[in-house]
Amino acid sequence: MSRKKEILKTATLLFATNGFKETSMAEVAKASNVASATIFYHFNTKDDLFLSVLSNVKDSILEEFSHYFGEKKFASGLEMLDASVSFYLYLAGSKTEWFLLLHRYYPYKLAEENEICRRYLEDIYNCFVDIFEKALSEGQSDGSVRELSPRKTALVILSTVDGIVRFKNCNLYDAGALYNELIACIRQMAANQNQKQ
Amino acid sequence: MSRKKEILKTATLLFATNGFKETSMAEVAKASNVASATIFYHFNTKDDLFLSVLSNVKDSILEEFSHYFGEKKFASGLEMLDASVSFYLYLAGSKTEWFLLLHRYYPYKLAEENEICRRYLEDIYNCFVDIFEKALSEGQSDGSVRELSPRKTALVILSTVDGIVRFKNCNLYDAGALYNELIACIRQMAANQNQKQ
DNA sequence: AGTCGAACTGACTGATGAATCAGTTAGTTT
DNA sequence: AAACTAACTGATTCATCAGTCAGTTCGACT
Repeated sequence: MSRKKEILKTATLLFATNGFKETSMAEVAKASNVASATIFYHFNTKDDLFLSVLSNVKDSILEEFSHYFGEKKFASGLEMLDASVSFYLYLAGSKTEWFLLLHRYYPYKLAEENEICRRYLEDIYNCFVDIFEKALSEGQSDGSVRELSPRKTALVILSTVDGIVRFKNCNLYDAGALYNELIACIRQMAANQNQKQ
Repeated sequence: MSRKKEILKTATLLFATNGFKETSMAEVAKASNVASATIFYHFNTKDDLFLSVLSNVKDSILEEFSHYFGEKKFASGLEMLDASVSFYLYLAGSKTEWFLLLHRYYPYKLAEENEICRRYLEDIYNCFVDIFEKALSEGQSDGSVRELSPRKTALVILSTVDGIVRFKNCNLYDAGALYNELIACIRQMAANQNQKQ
């Protein structure tokens, strides 16, 4: 792996687990087996490094989603919704750093003044919402999903799933034990009761 | 107001809006019209100040909840659930600092090594979950709520409501516009369909 | 062999920030 | 008025950290 990618990878991990302000460039350098000045050769400033990290995370997430949903077919919109939620939970479990980073406040604070940062975050969250919305819309067409506003409900579902993941990462509750309950609740929330099997 | 309380109040606001590491003791001092050294007279260390802030927020939240739910009576468990969610949203809107603070990562990071901090956070979140759980349990008794695990479902509901509030505070979506949708979704999630009016 | 440039580094700098300390002030007690 | 004390402060200390700079290394091209 090139030095630059190595730096990006360790920075992602450190920013995610310890925070942006809490991580010094010297730490990143040491963990990457590189001199501090090397980081400044590849990235102009610390904020610059952070934006590269976020951009990288964004690309990876978008790729994971398009890879998973690009081919797959579902029996119904409701089935697709189930699968989307499960996939989100699977990703959150296997790429913990990404979600830890997204559950920090720094990116959103930076987004207030930095258009590029804002764009990255919007891309990521729109990717999530779009999938849920698509599932709900298709579900309404095939009759598996009840009458509701697909976009708004998709946002409510995202906040539920994202909330559970956040709780899990915060180690407050054993939120991992809630996955089955979560899927059931979301199904209940969206399902068309009249044609339930 | 005593100097100590003044410091506590401005520190709450600054830690919540700018973060713990991002806020210097000098800033807190200036915003409180006090010399830096005065803060160290009242609070031994910066972490100490943070714990006092959190303790204060915890007490306030617990008091708000016991005040609101101490007297009130509800027509059914489902009605109580509605009211609980609405009250949570109302609080999040009027005491933004509290929720901004709780949506930062620092408290949870500190809780990993500091038993007292952990206890404060647990007290706060248990207060939330307990109310939702009580509403669900009572709803099952009076038949307004479907068959489900009250505790687990309460946690799912908390993650939904908390997730929405977090989105709102992060300025990503106009999550405020989702409140009606949110209440409807949660009702749909919990309601007993057989006896719906 | 000699030149060039990209990648990299050790040593440094200036700024900032938590914490300390030797006091001063003002209110209360004796 | 003298003694005591809680509240408060200006000046200072020491560590850390983002960023700079004057170089070195090394492979590619001429």
